[in-house]
Amino acid sequence: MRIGELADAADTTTKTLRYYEAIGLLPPPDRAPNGYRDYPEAMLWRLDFIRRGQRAGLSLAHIGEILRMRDTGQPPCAHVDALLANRLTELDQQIADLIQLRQTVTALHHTSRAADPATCHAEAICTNL
Amino acid sequence: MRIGELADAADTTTKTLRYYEAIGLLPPPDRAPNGYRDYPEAMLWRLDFIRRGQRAGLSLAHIGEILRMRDTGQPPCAHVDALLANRLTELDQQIADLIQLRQTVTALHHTSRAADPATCHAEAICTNL
DNA sequence: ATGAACCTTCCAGTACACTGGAAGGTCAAG
DNA sequence: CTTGACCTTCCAGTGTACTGGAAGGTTCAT
Repeated sequence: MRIGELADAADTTTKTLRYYEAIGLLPPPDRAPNGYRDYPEAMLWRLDFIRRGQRAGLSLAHIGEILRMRDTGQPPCAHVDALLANRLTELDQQIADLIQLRQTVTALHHTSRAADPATCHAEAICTNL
Repeated sequence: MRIGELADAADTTTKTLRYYEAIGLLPPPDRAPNGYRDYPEAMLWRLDFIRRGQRAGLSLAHIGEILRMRDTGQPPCAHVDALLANRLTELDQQIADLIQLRQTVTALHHTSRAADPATCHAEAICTNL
C-alpha cells in the first residue's frame, strides 16, 4: 500500500502520515525498490486508533505514549484507564470554566445592549468591557 | 513612568508590554533623552481594558480592533456589542462540544474500568479506545 | 570605580497539529 | 516521448500570546 492509498483509505493526507512518522506515531514502513513507502493493512488499524484517541480529546503525545507501550510489549490498558480518568477531570474543569465565562460575557452583553449610544463617545474608552 | 514601573503597576512584564507595542496594541510611547520608554498614566487604563477584554475571552486581535477604532475617533460600542454576541455563540458551541466529548470519554472510561486485565494483551491494540 | 538593577534592540523558541512549497525522482497511459 | 499523477526530502510557515537570551547602554548607591 502506497502512502497516497493509505491516506485515502484512512481519510487523511500524505502530509499528515509523514508527519506522524516523523514524530514517532507511525513506525518507519518498508520501502519499495523505488524508495516509495510500502504500508501493511495493519496501518489502517493504527490510524483508526489514533483517530479514536483524538476523538477522545487525547493529544498526539498521549496517543504516542500508548502506542509505544504497546509496541514494546507492555499492555497499556491501565495507562489508558488513567489517561481517560485524567481527561475526564480536565473536561469537567474546562466545562466549568467556559460556563463561568459565558456568564461574564452575557452580563457584559446585557450592559452593551442597554447602553445609550448618545453616551458612547469615541474619546472615552468603551465602557462596555 | 518607565516600562518596568508600568509593568509592575499593571501586573504584567516588560516583555509583554514591548510585545503589545510591536503588535500595535499599545501606541509607541514618548522616549526619555536616554531612549527609555516614558508612559503616561493613561496606559494603565488601556492595559486594564486589554485585561478585561481577555477576561471576556476576546483575542488580542479583537481587542486591538476595538482599541484602534477608538484611537481613530470611531465609537466602537456597536462593534463591541457584535463581538460579544459572536463570542456568546462561540461559547455555546464550545460548551456543547465539550459536554458531548465528556459523554464519549465517560463511556470509554466505563469500558476500560470494566475490562478484564486477563484479556488485555500487549499484542492486541488496546480495545479501551 | 564597580556592581546591581534598570533599560535598549533583535533573533529565536515555546506548544500543537499540521500545511505549503520547492526541487527532484518514478511510473503508466496515450 | 511527453504529460500528469504519483512519490521523495527538506525547509519553513500557520496561529496565539507570549518568553528567553544575547549583547550592549544607563543610572544609582556604595
